[in-house]
Amino acid sequence: MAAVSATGPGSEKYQRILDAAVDVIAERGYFSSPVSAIAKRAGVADGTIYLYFKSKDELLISLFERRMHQLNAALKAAIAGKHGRVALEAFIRCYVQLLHDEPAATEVLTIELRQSSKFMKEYDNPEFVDFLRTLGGIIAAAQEAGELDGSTPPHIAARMIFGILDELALAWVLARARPTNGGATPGSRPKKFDIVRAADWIVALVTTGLVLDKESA
Amino acid sequence: MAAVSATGPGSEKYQRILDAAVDVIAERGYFSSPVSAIAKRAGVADGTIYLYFKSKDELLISLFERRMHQLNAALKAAIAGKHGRVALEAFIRCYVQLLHDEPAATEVLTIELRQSSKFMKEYDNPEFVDFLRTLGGIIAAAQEAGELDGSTPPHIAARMIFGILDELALAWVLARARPTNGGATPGSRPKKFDIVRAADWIVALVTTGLVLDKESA
Amino acid sequence: MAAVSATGPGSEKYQRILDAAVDVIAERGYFSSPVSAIAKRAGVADGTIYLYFKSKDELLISLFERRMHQLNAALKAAIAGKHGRVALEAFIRCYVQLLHDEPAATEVLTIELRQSSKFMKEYDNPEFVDFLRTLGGIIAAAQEAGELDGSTPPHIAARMIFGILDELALAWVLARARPTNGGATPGSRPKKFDIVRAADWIVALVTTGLVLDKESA
Amino acid sequence: MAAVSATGPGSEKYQRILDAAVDVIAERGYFSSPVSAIAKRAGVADGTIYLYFKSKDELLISLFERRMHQLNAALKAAIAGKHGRVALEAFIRCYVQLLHDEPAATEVLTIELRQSSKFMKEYDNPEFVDFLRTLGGIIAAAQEAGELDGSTPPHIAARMIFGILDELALAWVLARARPTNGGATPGSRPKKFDIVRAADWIVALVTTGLVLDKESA
DNA sequence: GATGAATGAGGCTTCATTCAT
DNA sequence: GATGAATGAAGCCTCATTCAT
Repeated sequence: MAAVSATGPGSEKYQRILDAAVDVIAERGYFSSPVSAIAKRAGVADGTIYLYFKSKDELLISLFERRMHQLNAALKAAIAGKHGRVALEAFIRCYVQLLHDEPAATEVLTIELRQSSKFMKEYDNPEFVDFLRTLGGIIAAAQEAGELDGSTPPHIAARMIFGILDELALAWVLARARPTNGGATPGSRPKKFDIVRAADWIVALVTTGLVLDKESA
Repeated sequence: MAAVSATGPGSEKYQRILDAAVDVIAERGYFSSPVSAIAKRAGVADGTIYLYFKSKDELLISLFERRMHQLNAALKAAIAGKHGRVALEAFIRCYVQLLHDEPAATEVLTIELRQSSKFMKEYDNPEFVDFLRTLGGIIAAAQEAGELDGSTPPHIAARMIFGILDELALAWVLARARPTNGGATPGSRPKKFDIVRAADWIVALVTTGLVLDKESA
Repeated sequence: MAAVSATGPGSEKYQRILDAAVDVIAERGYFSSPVSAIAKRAGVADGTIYLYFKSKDELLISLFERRMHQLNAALKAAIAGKHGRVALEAFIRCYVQLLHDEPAATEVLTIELRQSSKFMKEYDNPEFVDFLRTLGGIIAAAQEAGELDGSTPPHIAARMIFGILDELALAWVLARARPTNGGATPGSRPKKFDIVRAADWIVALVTTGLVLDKESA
Repeated sequence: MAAVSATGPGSEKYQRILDAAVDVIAERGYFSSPVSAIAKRAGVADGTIYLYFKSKDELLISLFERRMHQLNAALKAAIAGKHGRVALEAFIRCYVQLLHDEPAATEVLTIELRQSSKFMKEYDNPEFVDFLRTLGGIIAAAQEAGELDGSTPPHIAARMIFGILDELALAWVLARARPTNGGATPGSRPKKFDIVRAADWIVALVTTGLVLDKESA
């Protein structure tokens, strides 16, 4: 029985700090979130953060990895035993549902992730690679099975699908943040954008595209 | 002869500061780019920045608006006189080419834009709205003409397409930034990702989707 | 005939700049009044200020000297031919009236004068010395004439009287600046403090003091 | 045992910072005293100031309130059990003695207080209100007892007396600050102005006024 | 004389991180 | 392990003053 380190990911306080960080960063953004604010929300002292994380940047990385790990686990479970278009659709619907269930985590993932060059340029992001590999694997298999068109490289297709998902997540998150309407047309209703229902459109675009009469293509 | 305000957008120094800001921010990120670094790159004193922009945030907003304005102008010219799928394809290819021509501007647009809550939550972003309206307009017209499937709302379709474009831009920009390969798979070749050639795949996904045998849908 | 220097006190622009400085400094205070704000109010360019004044500090000194010079001239005229208590009362009433007639100048004189150590510690202030000498002269003469008690040195008496005048000026100026009431008792009326009528109380205090039954002293 | 907040007014460092601020501001003036100079004098880091005070302005306010609180406490003790002219005289003599005992604090109170609009226009200054109320209370009681003339409103009389005290404090403080003489009259002796002895003159002016033969009034 | 764009020193304040308790 | 007071580097911005036009 390996004894877990008291300050490791297994500890309750480690998770509590990450939870607090998600909330605070979702509200104020990474660079505008002092470590002290995260500590206060987590109910610990400022210095305690540094017993669990080497730096503020490491905290954000851990946060991102935990979230992607959760997503990957759920997605793999959702597509277990499925193949081809069925698996692809299951993947998309599951992902959208996961975004929907945790708005704060979605906000951090979508808005704050691209931020620091620390992250996108120097950080390798193995969980995100795993995410793309899972999605690309579904596509590659379906292409080999002759169910999907093989002219687009699977990893490119995977990235395009992620782009669609991420952009709609952004639109959804921002629509929640603002009292909506955008200020332009004072009379218009908020028009709550339902991201779960939007999954239909994503699936439609990804599978059959926008063109009606395929013969004319 | 219209007299332009000496510190207005028409002045040479105004443009020089924005150009310097694009370069510096592309390299270091917005929050890690001191105003003094931008000033130095532009060859002006720190205080001079504030003769042209009210604050560091306003500088970033101006930078983004200038770029989106350029993109919108070029895109509108590219689709002039075109309709339906032809217009849609022209839009996509033009956009990708524009991204390709100015890597630093693309990096800022793609990575730094989502950053500050100032931007995504409080800033209305009229040029981006215009961008989406143009793209949505193409789709709506083609739907009414019976050329595109009408079941997806045009503004949602526009956002999904933008998501694809933005995500591939991000992948491209990061592939350029890193000595490539990312360190994950030691043996793999850099494999220069050519975003212009990727336009084919984007067009394919958007128009006909991934599924081969549509009848089985 | 001496030709007046074009940027000297005789020039119209010199006076215009001082007038603007009084207004701006009365509103914002000396240290919070940028030279550029004074220039704008005066309708001149920033650099023009420096054709007329060596520095911002010199501008404030000039402003103060001009005002004290005006006051001294008016006060001397008011007491011309008068002596003793009559002169003292005329002095006081004239001074209060002058304060009342130019609120902005009074505000600067009263609030901003004590500010900079530049002023009170290193600046000799000849016009203020003249002011005290005039008032002290009235008192000294009246003491010699046996009309006023001689036990208090005239220059001390003069300073005490100035203290009374200055403090009431301050109270008056602040009562004008705030919508009044002080925020403490929401229901109380503004109670416009009339400084001209307050002259009666000043004269009373200075001449006969507060004590009713002098025999008991 | 009541636990005091470690950064509250009760802490030793809080008082040390205020003491340092009094010294530095007395020497250089508020606006010419960088926070860093106060920190250095107090023997703390710049940032530490902000653990104890929200801003530089708040520091000055706290400084003023602490001093006025001390003065009010001492004055109330000095007049305890006294009434009428006796109380009035005790009040004046005590105040003058307090000024005399702490020259630096007196300098800040007298010279720097009127400064920022923050102070005189937006700040309500409860301790100063208390000061005036105490003094006004003495006068009002004596008026009702028939000992003082009732024609001047007590709060106006209180302000006039404060004006006298404040002006003499200013004269005294400036006489100490300069190598005296001021450079104006090269031959004159420094002539140390003793503010404690000046109390006699203040009392004389306030009680019986300047006029010798009251019958001629 | 007049202009106002440009300068750059310097101020206030924030905040990641440390360390004595 | 936990705390939180203390640090001090660094950032954004202001503004008195200059000088080429």
